[in-house]
Amino acid sequence: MPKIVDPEARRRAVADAVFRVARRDGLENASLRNVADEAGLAVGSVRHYFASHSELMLFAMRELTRRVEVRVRSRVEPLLAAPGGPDRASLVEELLAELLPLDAARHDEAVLWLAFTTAARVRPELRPRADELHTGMREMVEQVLRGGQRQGGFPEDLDVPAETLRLVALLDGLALTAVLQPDRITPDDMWRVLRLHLRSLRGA
Amino acid sequence: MPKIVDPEARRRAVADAVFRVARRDGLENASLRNVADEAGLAVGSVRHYFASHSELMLFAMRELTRRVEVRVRSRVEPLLAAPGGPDRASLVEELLAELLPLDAARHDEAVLWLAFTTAARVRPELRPRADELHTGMREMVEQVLRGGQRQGGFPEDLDVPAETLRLVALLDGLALTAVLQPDRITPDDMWRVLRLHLRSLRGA
DNA sequence: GCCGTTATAGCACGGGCGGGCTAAATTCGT
DNA sequence: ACGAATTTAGCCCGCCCGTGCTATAACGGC
Repeated sequence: MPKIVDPEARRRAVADAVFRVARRDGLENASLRNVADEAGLAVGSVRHYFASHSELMLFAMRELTRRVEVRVRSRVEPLLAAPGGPDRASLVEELLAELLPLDAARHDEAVLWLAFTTAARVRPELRPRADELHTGMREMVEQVLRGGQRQGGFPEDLDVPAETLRLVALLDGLALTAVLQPDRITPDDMWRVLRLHLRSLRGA
Repeated sequence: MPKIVDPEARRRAVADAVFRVARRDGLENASLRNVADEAGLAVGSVRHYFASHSELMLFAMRELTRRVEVRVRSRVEPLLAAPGGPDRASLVEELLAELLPLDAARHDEAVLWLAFTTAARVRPELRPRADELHTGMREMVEQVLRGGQRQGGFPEDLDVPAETLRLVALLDGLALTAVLQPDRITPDDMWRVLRLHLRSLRGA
């Protein structure tokens, strides 16, 4: 009957165009026209896959969240698989490092994360996604701290709720600096600070 | 000769309108029309004091920076005045707390700080101001750490550059959470985390 | 009371925006 | 080969934007 096209693949391709435009010119310039140009499509074509502009933004944000989650999950599994392994410390380190913009790909993701979550402050339709992302990160960090408490490493009397807040703020803050002041922080700096923090948690 | 008006006061009044609009609807909605409405003026009147929209934004950002600096400076002076005072620790705490959105006024400032610095990522004319603000904060934190090292409190072998990065990231991250997820963090939480961090610095 | 200066207001243009809607091209099942 | 269903493309409207420009109002020195 009709031309057969995988609609989900198309939607993801358009979302990629959103990401490139937002990365380059800011989310405020991710208009249907600019996104369509970036994707090499006509505006009408983009609108065939997304009923409205905000639906496009919502899809893009979900797609971004999904990618981050996939990446983080891939670091959680080794940790669950090696319950008492000797190099548990470095697995934890790598898991948390997954949330830092240590290479170009993660840097781009961090830029987009900041753009979407700040936009969500005044765009009600994006709020649920932003909240989910934040909650997910915080719960993961809390689990890591509790896990490290059970499996040695971190002291028994660790104030887990406060330390969760502290570690989440630290990771967010490092990402923020890397996004907004990229010349003033290097991946090495971020590694150094992360290791410093984990060491201080163990030795407290 | 003409109607006498303090032009600087007017400019500040318009900047205030920018702040209110940006706080409520986001910086992307701080158009000349919206700002003029908020200030109770006509667009032409606003343009009498600002040659262009970006000049208005630039002025507003300088005004914001100035206010933060005034507030911080007022906390630095007591610290310099009491070189070896006994409650130096609490003075340091209060100084750093000045950078956290602990009350409504500072919360609004933090919202605006985030809006302007993120906007600066893709608006070259705002970059210098954003860089200044970041540099000023980092230098201040570094001085605090070095000062605490000389005057007891912090250990001699403190890795000051790394600890500066860590503390700046922590403060930024707490402010970010407070701005984007205000329901998930209270002023008490921020106090607790700040004190926890300073204690861990002293006891390392 | 008049004049010159400044403040205030507003119109108009060109451009980008989201979105309602229609028309054309494409392609698979028959 | 034909036709139905889907994809692609594009026009057009009303809205908001920054800005160039002009007209009116307000007021202090003479």
